[in-house]
Amino acid sequence: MPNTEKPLPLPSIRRLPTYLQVLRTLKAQGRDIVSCTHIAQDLDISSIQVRKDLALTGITGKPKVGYAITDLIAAIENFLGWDNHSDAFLVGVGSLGRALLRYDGFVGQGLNIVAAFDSDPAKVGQSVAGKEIYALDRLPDLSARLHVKIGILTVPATAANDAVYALVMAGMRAIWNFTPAKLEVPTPVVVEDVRLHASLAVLTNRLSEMLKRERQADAQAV
Amino acid sequence: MPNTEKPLPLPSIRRLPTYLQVLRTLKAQGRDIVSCTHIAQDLDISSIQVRKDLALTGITGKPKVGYAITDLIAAIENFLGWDNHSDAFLVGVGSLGRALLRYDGFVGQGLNIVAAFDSDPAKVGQSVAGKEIYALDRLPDLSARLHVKIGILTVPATAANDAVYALVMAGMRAIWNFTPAKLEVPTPVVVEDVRLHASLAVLTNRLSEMLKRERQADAQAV
DNA sequence: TAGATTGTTAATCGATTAACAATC
DNA sequence: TAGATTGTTAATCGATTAACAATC
Repeated sequence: MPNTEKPLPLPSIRRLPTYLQVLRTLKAQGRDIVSCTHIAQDLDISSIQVRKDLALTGITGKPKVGYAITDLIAAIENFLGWDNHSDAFLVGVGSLGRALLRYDGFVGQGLNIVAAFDSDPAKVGQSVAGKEIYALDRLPDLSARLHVKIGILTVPATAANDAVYALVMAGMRAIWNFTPAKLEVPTPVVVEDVRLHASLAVLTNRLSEMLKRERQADAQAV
Repeated sequence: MPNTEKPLPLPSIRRLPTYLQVLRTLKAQGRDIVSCTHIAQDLDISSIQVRKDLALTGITGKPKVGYAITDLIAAIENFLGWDNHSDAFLVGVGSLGRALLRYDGFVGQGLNIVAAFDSDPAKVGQSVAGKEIYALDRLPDLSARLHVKIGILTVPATAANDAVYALVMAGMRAIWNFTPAKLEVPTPVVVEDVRLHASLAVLTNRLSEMLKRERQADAQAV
């Protein structure tokens, strides 16, 4: 069998949720049709990029007219797997874990946290934002019952790989990793790292470069 | 004056904190010297990429020997602006704001949150993780006194641009944006967006593609 | 019809990877 | 010295941007 898998352009996938946000706003305003140009202007990016990104989802528009907003929303949601409710478990109910459990911005955004797990017996039995906290050994049985495939990792970095092992053994196929640890998983498991330090690095480097330039300009002006 | 600014490769900057993590671990183990090959193997990436990335910081190694770990750490920290303590204000003490205030993983990572602000009078005067919560109108005076340049934005999306305006007016030059809102700032202010939905999109899309492929393979096997 | 917008093919740009000379 | 590693220059790869034909 030939390898027909074309690698998907990650930058494009990352932009799709932003389009979804715009489209939902437009729909709420009662609009039915939208052009790439419109979306592009709204987000201050190029219309060609928007068109290429949207084409990924398989949807087609009508020349001179544009795209049907409802169809476009459905196509993006389907492409991202956000249409069939994406239930998730969260492991590690520290401050970040609590924040994610309480965050309501993921509703209708492909993520629905159904239960939390923690190794601390003092936390087990409590609940946060209506989601109960279980002991880690309940993972296999709850996972089997609820058919959950996504695990959110918010444990301390040192506990990361143990927790991942438990998640994968319990049948998780995707891990959203909020720890700075490099995870070791068997190949048929998807890992996405949320690298806050990487983002911070870009911020501070650019700030520092900007301040340096200004100091140089000041020195030259004297 | 000719434009001598070379655009900095963002992917490289994003990888630097990971190198820093490895280097600090090695230093704690008492090592003095390290080669690109060693770092690369540790992180499961190519040694050429490591060498190119490190070169950005201006440091040079010795052929056959490698890099002095202490120098390398200093060079990366300097390049990222993580050496002179990067004090920051946090605006919006909701669940995410609280989590960041409590998170200790940014210590020695270029970020030191010195105070928090919130528009809710009930929160003003309280403190989280030893950091006091102030009313928003205290921003200008505290900013002037503490010489803070970085603002962390964890307000609801609807309040984002008002908060940004207050931050910029108070002298912030860099905004770390945790809201999904598109910020409007004057040009000499750096904005870095933490796009959780983008990360989630990659995770769910890849999971959904993987499950689809498996279903196809199953169907073919029958 | 005329003009605007899509969809596709080609060109450009930047980042990654490869090749290799320099050197401790 | 020999071999390993750096640093640099060239080749490849992928993403963005540009150009343009198709079409409602």
